[in-house]
Amino acid sequence: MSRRPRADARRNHDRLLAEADAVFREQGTGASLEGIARRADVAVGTLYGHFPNRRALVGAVLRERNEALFDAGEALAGKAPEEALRQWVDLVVSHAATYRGLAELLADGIDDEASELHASCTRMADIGEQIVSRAIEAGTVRPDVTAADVFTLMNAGAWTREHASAEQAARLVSYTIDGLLVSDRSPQGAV
Amino acid sequence: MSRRPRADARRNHDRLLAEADAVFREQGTGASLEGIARRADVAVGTLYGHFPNRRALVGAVLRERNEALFDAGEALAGKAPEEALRQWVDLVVSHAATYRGLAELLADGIDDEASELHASCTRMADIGEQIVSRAIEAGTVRPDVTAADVFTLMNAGAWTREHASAEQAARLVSYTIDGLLVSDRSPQGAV
DNA sequence: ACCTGAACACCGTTCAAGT
DNA sequence: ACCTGAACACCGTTCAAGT
Repeated sequence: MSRRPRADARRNHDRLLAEADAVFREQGTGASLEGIARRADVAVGTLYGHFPNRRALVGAVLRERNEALFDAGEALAGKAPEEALRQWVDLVVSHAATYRGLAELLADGIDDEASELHASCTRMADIGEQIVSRAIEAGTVRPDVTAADVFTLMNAGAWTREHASAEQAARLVSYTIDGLLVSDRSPQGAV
Repeated sequence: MSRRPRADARRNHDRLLAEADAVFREQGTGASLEGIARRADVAVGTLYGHFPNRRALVGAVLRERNEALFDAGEALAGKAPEEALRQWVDLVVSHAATYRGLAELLADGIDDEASELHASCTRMADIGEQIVSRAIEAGTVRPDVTAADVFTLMNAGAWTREHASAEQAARLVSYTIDGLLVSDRSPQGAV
């Protein structure tokens, strides 16, 4: 419970966050931490003092963006099930494509409780779970579809954006969601 | 056209390939090249003499495996379109999941003519293209599906295998292929 | 309470010198 | 014709010493 950080500590903290955001945007989450410290005019040890590892720094940089994402996700509760699902997946794909390498951190973070990103991953998966179970109850989505399927799809979509294009990723995601829906060739979603 | 490599050169070449395969299997394609040279009892410079960069080494290690894959792909020409598509995607997903990091090299290799893996990527995409166009003509797959969609799906599936599980990857791939098929909600595939 | 920067262990890549 | 290993430039991470 540190209450009043020293003025220089607070300043270093903020500079590190700002430079980390810029550098991750340019070079991805694998960028040199020494480089970030240099750009923030701070010694490496200071960076480690504030953020014990790379994931902690990535998590800190994403904090506000995460809140906005979760709020947007919960605002989808009113929409029609298929629309809500499509929009939620699109939102998270865009989010996870903010920095190159983030999709990988998120995909690994859901299964690693020690990860600083684990809480956000869980939150994302939970929102997806709600949307999916609602869609299944409505008979829109196949009853065997899981929250894990949706979480995986989001990360795979973001990864595709990094390694192909946003258009290609959108196509993959769209086709996959089509495949999740109840149709003539899939089991019916009676509850 | 070097015809008769010196005996020690050939021996070093083979040892490097064998150790590279083992190390990539354990640690992924991002493993230390110095470590591979060490395990092969060879100086680093020797490794670079035989393989100018990491991709060249990965490509060399995959050479035989690639041939088997392509042969298996062409053998699918006789199968029913949907079966051929599903089996081809499964084959490549398994192949691309041989080493952690390979899916990324393949996804990047298709657009990079300088990559030592570019030829294999093109070959994979071509086989996929044949299978898809046959499936579209048969009215099994939606007419707007492209070879790029299938190539992307294969890489995304392999990446998912690395970062989730083989089961989860198989589910994602299966749902996506369902979405590629002609159904009541998708445009009909009349030619 | 926080910052600094040297220290350690590691890496990719090159290239002069050897055989 | 090929191999060696030192050299260079870089990195993640720690921690004694400072203020």
